[in-house]
Amino acid sequence: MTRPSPPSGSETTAPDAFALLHRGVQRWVWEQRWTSLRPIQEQAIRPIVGGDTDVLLAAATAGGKTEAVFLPVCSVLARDAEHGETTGIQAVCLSPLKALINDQHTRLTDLCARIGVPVTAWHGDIGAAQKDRLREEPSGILLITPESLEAMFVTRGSTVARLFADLRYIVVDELHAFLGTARGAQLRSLMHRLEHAAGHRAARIGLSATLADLRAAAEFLRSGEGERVAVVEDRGAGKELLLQVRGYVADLREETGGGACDAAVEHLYQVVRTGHNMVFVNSRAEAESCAAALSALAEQDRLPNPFTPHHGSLSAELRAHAEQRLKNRSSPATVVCTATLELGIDVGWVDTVVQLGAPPTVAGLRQRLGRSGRSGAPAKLYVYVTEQSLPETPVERLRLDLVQTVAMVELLLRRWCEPPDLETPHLSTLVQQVLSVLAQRSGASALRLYRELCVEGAFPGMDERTFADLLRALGERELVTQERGGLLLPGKVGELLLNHYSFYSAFDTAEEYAIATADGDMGTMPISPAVDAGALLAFGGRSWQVVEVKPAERRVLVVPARGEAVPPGFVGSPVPVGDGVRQRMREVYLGADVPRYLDEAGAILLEEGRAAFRKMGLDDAYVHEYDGESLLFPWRGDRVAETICHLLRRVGVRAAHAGALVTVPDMDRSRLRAVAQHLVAAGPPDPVELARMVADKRRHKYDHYLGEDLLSRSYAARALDVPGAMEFLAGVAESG
DNA sequence: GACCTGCTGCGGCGTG
Repeated sequence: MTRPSPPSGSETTAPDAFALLHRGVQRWVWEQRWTSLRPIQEQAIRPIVGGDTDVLLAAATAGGKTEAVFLPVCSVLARDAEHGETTGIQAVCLSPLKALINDQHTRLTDLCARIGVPVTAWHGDIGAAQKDRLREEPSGILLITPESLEAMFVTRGSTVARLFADLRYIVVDELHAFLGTARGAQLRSLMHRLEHAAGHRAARIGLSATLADLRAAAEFLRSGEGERVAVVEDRGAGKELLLQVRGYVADLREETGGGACDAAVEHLYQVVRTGHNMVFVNSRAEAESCAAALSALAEQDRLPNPFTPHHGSLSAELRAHAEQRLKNRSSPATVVCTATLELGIDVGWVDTVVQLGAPPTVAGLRQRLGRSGRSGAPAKLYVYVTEQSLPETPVERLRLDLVQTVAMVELLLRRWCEPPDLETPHLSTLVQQVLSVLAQRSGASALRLYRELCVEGAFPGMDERTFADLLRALGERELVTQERGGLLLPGKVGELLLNHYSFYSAFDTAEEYAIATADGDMGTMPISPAVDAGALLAFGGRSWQVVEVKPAERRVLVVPARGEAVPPGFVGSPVPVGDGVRQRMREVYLGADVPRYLDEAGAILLEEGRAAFRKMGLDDAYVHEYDGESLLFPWRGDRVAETICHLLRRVGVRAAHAGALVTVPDMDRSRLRAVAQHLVAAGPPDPVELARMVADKRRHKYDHYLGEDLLSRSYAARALDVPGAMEFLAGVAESG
């Protein structure tokens, strides 16, 4: 066997970091014929081998993060194995996707077998036999989803202390995907409960895409101690970016498909008809209609069709097929996808990334862009924005979508992204965690629950009285019940929830119909809006005719068809736009420079938008009167805009929020100014009182059980921004 | 007009 020379150390770090790895791991690295470790891999060795500090690793997708973590982790575990010191699972890796777990399992199997450290993949598609094996002989590395770990706590609560007695590391893959979400709140709670069961701290290691806000991610990883988390970041060489934002105009009032107009699709076709590309769109319906439009153009040219849609309603098989086509270098392939392909599923090397329509968030745009330009090639991004061709209203003349896109690109280039809310306790997820701990421990006192989940756990923002209110609300709804001695147990309703497998996820999904063909199920579609037999459906990049709807079986039977089909009426909730983006939009309007990344039409649209902005007097006012309506421009995120609506409605003023603006019908500027003066004079209302007026405050899975009072408090903290809204109204009261 | 993610235990059936 010839042995390549060992990798050399980089100049910026200790050259002997490689020497800290276990011999077996070193040997494996040589056998991979790697000429050197990447800087991030080298820098990660020392803090991880040390084992007494939390580490945040930030690098682009495919930046070698997995190896950066597992070379040192495996080194430590291999040494333990040699000394015969293992009596349990030593490393848990929490992953947001089953596909990532499968991928990682494949990548680690060879290395781990070499050094005698078992590695087990564990999620809903893994058979019981492998799970039983690990439970009988717990050791090594466990790759698992948060939901499967939750299930372990609920159904095998008495065994977790034994399984994790020797836990050294908790690794979180794709940490950015959890930031500020219900699932993230669950993950943080599970990390704490793992350490609690083990009886000691474990080193937490977060893997993340290059984030704008690394401190927030560090704080997420270890609440209250984010400052002490070691950050290892691969800044790269500032990957070169080729970027163009293209403007289009079309009669959007006539268009039904939304999104891109014909001219945009035709240009897009020329960009993506060869090579390997990803076209990101903002809805599943658009993924279907855009893939169909591109396919039609390929058919016109009598070319093999390289276009495949990819979204969350397609079956796992169809998605895997699209991913496989993208990976296969021998023939051109382009996927038209939603956020499904934002996360780190390996799709190989992508030539061009396209965003159709204004991107949903800056963080999302960054993720999407990160899919392009691997292995040294520059990242290539096209953004297509279509605006109204003959604008009739002042709002249409503002060119809001184009300006929002420019604002987002500017923020992206300045490495900014939306900050997550890590302060406000996620009450819906706390309900889940209360039930889960009660199941795990076969009951617990209120004090013990409060200590484990809040004081020491992942909900430190909860005060004692609010926690008592929560338990009372759960008692009233029979989620928990109290024995005479004070012991809390799951109640009748709590047992029902715990005994259904849907309990383990922190997020909720509506029930759907399966779309069934002769060859099996292709995916799912919403139960409402209803479809009838005979309807033509565009789905999975093809046309189908509905043969029969079977409500009892929750199935829609379809057969292949030809002709004008439309995608199913997918329903979804809006992705809120943040403060930072809207504030930046105002700066774009006020500015004079035309970014070089805009094409000619885009530059014209920007100038039109700026002209309309000035003509409406928005450079020094926040209200414009048009057609008997007052149009309010807070230039703040959706949260502030919603709060303004609630404040106005409370004093009997009809107000509606639509994107960047709030509209108040039948009211001129001077009357609106009087209303604002009245509201300002009354002073800021109690946010919880304001929340009480809101009819439907449910946003998360277990909100339903909180009761009116706690739900109002939760809504006030998460969905309202009273100071922001009052600040805006004060401006209106002063100047209009 | 508007994203994404996840899931246990057990009974029933077919096969070796």
